[in-house]
Amino acid sequence: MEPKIQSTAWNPEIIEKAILKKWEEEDIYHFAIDDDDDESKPAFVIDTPPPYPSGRPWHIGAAAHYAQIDMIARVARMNGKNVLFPIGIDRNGLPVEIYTEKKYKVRMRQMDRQKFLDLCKVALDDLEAEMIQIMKRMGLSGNFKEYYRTDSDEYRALTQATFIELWKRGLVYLANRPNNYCPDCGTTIADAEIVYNEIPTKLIYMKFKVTTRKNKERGKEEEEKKKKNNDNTDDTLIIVASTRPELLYACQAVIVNPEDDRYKHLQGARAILPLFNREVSIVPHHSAKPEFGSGAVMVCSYGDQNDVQLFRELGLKEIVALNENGFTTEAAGQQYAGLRVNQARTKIVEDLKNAGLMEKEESITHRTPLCERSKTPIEIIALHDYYVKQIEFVPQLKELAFKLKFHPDMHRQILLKWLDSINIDWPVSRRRFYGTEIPIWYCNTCKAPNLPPSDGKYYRPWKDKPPFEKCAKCGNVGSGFTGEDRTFDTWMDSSISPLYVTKFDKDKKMFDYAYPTAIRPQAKDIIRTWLHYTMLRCVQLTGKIPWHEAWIMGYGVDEKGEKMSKSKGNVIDPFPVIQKYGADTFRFWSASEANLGYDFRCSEQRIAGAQKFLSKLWNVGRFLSSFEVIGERKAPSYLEPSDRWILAELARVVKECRRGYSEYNFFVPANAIRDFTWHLFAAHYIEMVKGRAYIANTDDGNNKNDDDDEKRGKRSALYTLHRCFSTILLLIAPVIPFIVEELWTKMYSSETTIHRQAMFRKEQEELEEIEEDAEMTKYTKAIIDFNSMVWNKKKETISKETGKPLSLKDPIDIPVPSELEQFGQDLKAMHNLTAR
RNA sequence: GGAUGGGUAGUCUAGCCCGGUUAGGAUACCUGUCUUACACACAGGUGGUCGAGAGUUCAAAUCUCUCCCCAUCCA
Repeated sequence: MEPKIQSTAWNPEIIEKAILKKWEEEDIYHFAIDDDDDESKPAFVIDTPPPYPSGRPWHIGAAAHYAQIDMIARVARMNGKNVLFPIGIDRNGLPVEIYTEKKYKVRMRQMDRQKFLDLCKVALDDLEAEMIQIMKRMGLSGNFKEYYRTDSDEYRALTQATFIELWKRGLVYLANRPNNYCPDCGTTIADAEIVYNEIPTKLIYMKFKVTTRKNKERGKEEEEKKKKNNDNTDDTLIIVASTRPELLYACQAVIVNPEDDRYKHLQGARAILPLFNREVSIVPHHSAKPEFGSGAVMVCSYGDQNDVQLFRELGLKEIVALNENGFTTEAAGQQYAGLRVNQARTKIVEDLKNAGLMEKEESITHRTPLCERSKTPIEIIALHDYYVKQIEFVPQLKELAFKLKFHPDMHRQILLKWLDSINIDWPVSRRRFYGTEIPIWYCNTCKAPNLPPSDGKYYRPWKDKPPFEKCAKCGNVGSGFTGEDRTFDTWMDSSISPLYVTKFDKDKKMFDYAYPTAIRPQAKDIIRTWLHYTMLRCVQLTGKIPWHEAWIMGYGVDEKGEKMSKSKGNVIDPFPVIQKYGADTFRFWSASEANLGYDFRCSEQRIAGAQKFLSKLWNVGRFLSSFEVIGERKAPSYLEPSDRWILAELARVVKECRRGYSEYNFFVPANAIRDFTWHLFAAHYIEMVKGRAYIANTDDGNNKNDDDDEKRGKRSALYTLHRCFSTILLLIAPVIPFIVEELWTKMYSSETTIHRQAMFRKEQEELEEIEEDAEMTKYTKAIIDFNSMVWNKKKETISKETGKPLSLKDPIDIPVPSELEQFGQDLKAMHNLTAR
């Protein structure tokens, strides 16, 4: 019989594209709730992470991540769920602004806002098109027809409506607080947006004069001790070391460690700021580390977060050191006002030197907080910003964090640690342009904020007229309003993705059916942000946790195990790889390489290695396609021992796959299927039953004459071969959908796609339950060993005729061990054994 | 400094939770082979003090302790 499959190799370039087209035409991943058939099924909504098109190339680890999210969707679909796998693109935020400024050589604040926004859109559209192309080419079974953008009017309207809702409930407030501020981006940023870097800097030792009687009252005893120890420090001075000498004028205290003997006598004394000649207290505080610098630290508003805390703790009066452009204020005095931070530092250090007020400087590396996006050192400046309350929700969120099922469980810890460390509310206003506008207008008379109704409309207060004329507070009608020109933190948008995809506020039937969603798949590096903020917002708005499960993937790291980043230049572009090896190869690599939750290494060599399995699978399929399919659903009444043996092994694989898939750990099924298919099914079983399978048909093959031993053996073999192979295809379908679809339609069902089949079939379950057959797996090792031994013998035996080792088809005189007697006939045929 | 994960042949990795035959596999390397699908294959082989040390045990890659190294996140 001619094989149904002719081509000798799997050719992804042509076939995968043809299959993609077919899937699209037949709309096989359709999700609907109006369809009777689908509605009766349980909903399975994936809260897909909308990727951010921040520049080329896209990240190979991200592509691998989406490939696996698609596997989640496919597994759920094959398990009878009504799957909604939304595709969205996250388009709000700073990266595109920076990208646009670079690309078009413009400055955001120096051009027309609308024109700048238009340029951003163009840049985003380009990058997005490329991303969508890659996602489609990978075979994602997502809802591309209705893919959404977080900067669409509809999405932004929902962001605004949910904000207005929070406002009404009193969960939003305006506060003037010291906050992280990036002078380069010109905006407040949240703690979560800060990165730290060791940066070389100078530690400046400054001489502060000490003015106190206490100093002179010290006993003679101490003077003696001092002389003994060769201590030449000048008692009228205290040396203060700081990496931020430019903030000297904003200093309100000097702290020393209470245990520090050098300064015990100065506690409670006062010091005079050099250059500025202002008195401040010397206060004991445990946060001063004796071993750092001189052990005496100046407290300024604000050098770092510790200063903020100290100001609060010690009740110090804030001195505004920097304005919102990052320039020094009048507080610096005429000489130093209006300078950039660096200029001020140079000048002050110079003046300290010249005045002999600097003891020394020391080169150190300092762990400096940087803006995650622009990599500029952040400043801490007091500004008016809007805050969303989160502190009061922390206990509730913690409780919910335990109810949320994490895959893998260990990553729950990241969220819990983060919740523990939260000590301020969430600042959500940003002085940026490309984002969702904060929907507020201020009354020109009383300055009160006025919000529009949460009616699902999209508002742009910086350019639109307010949808009201009268101020809600003072009642003034004529004076008009001024629109808020700030935007939201982008997490305000992305944190409502589960609400958007389930049509919160738009379609009650849909929302009730689909929310809470099934699963949030995401990378582990944004647990503190996206996962946390989504929980917070959804709990605030719906009172419910937005998902049942969270699936956390590790990073794709480079060949050395280091994180890929554009600055390191080790980012691998996924598209050429996918084009070269095909989507299935890429997907299989992703599944077989990345163990759930752990980082995985990206190397092209390993991707090329994954291709070999597809080739093997294709060839097994090609071989089997030359044999007729017998009793696909129903087993023949009699099965040979060899067939019962491999079916028992198959049952084990099914079980293993079921376990892996139930945890969305594709590493497990990918490796289980590869091992079984290659090293057991193809290497041993197929060779064992070739003899039976090749017995010529004497009738039409459908004759159920079980009396004939030969025919009975053939039927048993053909049934088992196809049972194993079709099961393999079903089990691995979510991982490598293309090749499996091609083999399935060519071999088993030209009409229906494999991707709507049930993955676990009844017969399999029955099979798993036959204990007697499960026992058969105990022969596996003996069979492998025996085969190995025969192959070895043949290799060792030099043929008298050819002078070369025996060919595998040459006869050899080896007895079948009694343990394997029941497989005797198959083994004899396989090896051409002559012994009885 | 803290947290999390990891350290198993040249390289990558399974096993560790629940201790028990010769530590499994992949890749690379070496040798041989056209064998009723597959040379993108098959058969065979070289290569490991399971990070170091100590302890528990009849028995430790696996449990306990100490230390070292790497990655990531946080201060």
